[in-house]
Amino acid sequence: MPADLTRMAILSAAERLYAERGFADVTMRDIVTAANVNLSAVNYHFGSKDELIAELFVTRSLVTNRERLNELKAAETAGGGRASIEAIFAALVGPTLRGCLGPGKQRSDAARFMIRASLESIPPIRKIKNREVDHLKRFAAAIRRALPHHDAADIFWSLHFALAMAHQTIRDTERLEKLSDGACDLDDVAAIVARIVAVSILALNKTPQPARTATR
Amino acid sequence: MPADLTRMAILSAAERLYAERGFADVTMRDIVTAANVNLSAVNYHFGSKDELIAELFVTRSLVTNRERLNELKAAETAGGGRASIEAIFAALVGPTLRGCLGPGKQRSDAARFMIRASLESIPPIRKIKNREVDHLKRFAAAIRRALPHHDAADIFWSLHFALAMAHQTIRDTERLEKLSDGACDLDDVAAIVARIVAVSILALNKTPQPARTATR
DNA sequence: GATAGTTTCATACACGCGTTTGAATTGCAA
DNA sequence: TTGCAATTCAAACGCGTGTATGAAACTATC
Repeated sequence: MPADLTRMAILSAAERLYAERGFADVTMRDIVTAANVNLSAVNYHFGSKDELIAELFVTRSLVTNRERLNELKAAETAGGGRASIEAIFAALVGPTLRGCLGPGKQRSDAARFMIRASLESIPPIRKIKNREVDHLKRFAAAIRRALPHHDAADIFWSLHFALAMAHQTIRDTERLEKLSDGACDLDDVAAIVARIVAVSILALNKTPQPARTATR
Repeated sequence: MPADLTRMAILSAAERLYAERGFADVTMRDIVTAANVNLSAVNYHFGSKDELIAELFVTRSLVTNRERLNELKAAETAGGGRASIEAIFAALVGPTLRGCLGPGKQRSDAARFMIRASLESIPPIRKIKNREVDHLKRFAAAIRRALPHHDAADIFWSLHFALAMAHQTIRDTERLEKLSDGACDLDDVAAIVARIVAVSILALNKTPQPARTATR
């Protein structure tokens, strides 16, 4: 095998397996078998299992963040410096949702790997994860540019909720399908993004009316 | 040690450790050390590690579901058969949120254990987890009783989002605190419940405006 | 085509895991 | 007390893990 292809084979096999089964259940022997390389190749090319995971995570989080910021900046320049609130939230949750959901099996291992990574608290990831806070602050700033007089806490809560909804929709697709008996269409990703964006925007306004009790 | 106390010591030690560190990072030797019992006690009293986890999970999910349904029924009888929408959502997310958040260190190991359990996909839990769908359907039915003509899919989505927001708020408290620099008060649990309930209610109404995805 | 550097490979090591074992101890009824 | 079952305990077993080793195979430069 031509040298550097080994690295790539390991990386993509590891990413796919981790996305499917989680970190705890995937051994190095699983990875090298799937990648058709020797067991020692991981240690030779990456140093250790943790360093392999860390490299995967760093690479992927850079890519994800870049996608999000690209969408955000495109929306801001299109709006002459101020993006619409819809566009801001869509830039935040769209890339990951499109990467993870959708009909057929076009699901990206990368996006699903990131979801796994955000769930499992393994040391090499914990450290890097703090950067996401800075990333989110840029979205908070974008919203504040669009709504200069808005309450800061409400902005943070709405970002928090937006990610929560996107995240759980990806992670617990199965439960929602079972619960709704097919009434919720999980193949129409654009509609899902639109729904999450819409709810996130509503969440921006702190408890507007006492939220009509609507008894009956 | 008086026989049955051993069981309880193991259960509570295991629950606490699992809540703190997750299943993967807690060994049987950690548990028996914390519980001050012999290593073999776990196998003797529970059969295996997986059976211990399963027993914990079954017990706790019964308790959680009972709490939720009690709140729901109380709200329905108080409303003469039809609970307010607020009360329904509050019954769904309130118990867990109150168990996990709040000032001081009064956090319940039980609630945090359940959060962990819902994240990690270990075999003994996967099976039991399907019951939660039935549980959620009772909340969907309650909403439909309160809003007979409402779109079914919107009801399922709002329940899904309610749990997503509650769940992530518990799980990723740290990130929200860092992101908001203290602007979001995570000690006022009642306010958090109210906020999540309010947003969930807003989510009930399907995407008010077309919420165009705004790609440039 | 010989040689030095890189990459592969089979194998083994050390360790931690859940579980098992069988003897020692305890608790309790007769 | 005696006898028997229930429980505890120290020790070990078997297995799977990540990692290390050193020889073999490849690559590329001269």
